[in-house]
Amino acid sequence: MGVFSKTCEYGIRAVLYIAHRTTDGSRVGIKEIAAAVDTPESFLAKILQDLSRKGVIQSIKGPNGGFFLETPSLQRPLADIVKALDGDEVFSGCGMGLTQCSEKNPCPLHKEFKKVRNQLAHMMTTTTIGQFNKELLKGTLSLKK
Amino acid sequence: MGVFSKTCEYGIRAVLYIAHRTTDGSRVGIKEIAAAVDTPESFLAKILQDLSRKGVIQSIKGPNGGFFLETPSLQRPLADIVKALDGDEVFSGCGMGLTQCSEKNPCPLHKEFKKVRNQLAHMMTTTTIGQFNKELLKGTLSLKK
DNA sequence: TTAATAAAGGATAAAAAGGTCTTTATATAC
DNA sequence: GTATATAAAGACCTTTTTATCCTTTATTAA
Ligand code: FES
Ligand code: FES
Repeated sequence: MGVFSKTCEYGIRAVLYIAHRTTDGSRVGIKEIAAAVDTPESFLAKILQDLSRKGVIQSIKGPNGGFFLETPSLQRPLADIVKALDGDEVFSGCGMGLTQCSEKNPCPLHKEFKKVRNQLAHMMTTTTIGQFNKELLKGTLSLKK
Repeated sequence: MGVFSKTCEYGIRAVLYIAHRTTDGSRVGIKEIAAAVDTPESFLAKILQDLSRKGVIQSIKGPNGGFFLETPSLQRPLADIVKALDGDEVFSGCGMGLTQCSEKNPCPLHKEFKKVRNQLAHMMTTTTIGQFNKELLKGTLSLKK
């Protein structure tokens, strides 16, 4: 098991792909996205459908339709994708599964785990969906394999 | 979804409970452990059985039997529990699910995610199973709710 | 030797995650 | 309008995780 669910991993990869492929206002179809980020096509379709309903990404149907990102969407943090797909347990939950992480009833890991969790949260909230576009276009960063 | 699986969360809580309850060489039964760390009894039994087979904890059957920890076991890092139950993907896997995390084919998160992952790994390898015994006995740390 | 105790092992079940397929709705082009 | 392209929606299916229960085996004590 990784830190995020498969759903979330696929979602992040797909959104970053859409971001750098549609800066010119064009749209990109599910088939291309799934191939580009190496995920099961119909499963990814469900995930993008969900993200679209929740406003994280945009889509339109019909010929020349597809998925895309409006300019404000590019400024949103990656954490928004995670929260939409996995919830925010990974950013606030107890490392040993206590129902509630708190200072008053801390588990043995609390002090140190909180630091790790906060670093993860910080990283995901300060990183935006659009910020890797240049490197993705250049090909110095990878979204598959 | 948390960082670790339920299996792993339960396992860590149970092992820390066993650690601080058996420093005098006694053994503790599954019933007491399950109640003390608030987990399903028979599910936890499976988990401890697994950890026992793998040598992370010790057990003996029969009257006055139960689970316990030999002195060397108390010195082992918590990471050993995680590796035994969840594998080491959480300590080495790619944050976006690329099949292999590497410098040569880095995903967009790689640089920052690696830091978080290494901090988690560091924390879990430098923390030992026995190191919370005093505080657990005092009751200043919690293993349930 | 017998009875009691406690973990080990095996079979099964329920729930959640991961994944596929078919039909429907919507937009565009002709 | 009609045909076509494309995502949305819904109904499934499969695998993995989480969980329960029952039987067997090992150990102890009387
Ligand atoms: S109580 Fe466990 S991480 Fe805070
Ligand atoms: S390649 Fe993704 S974290 Fe290293």
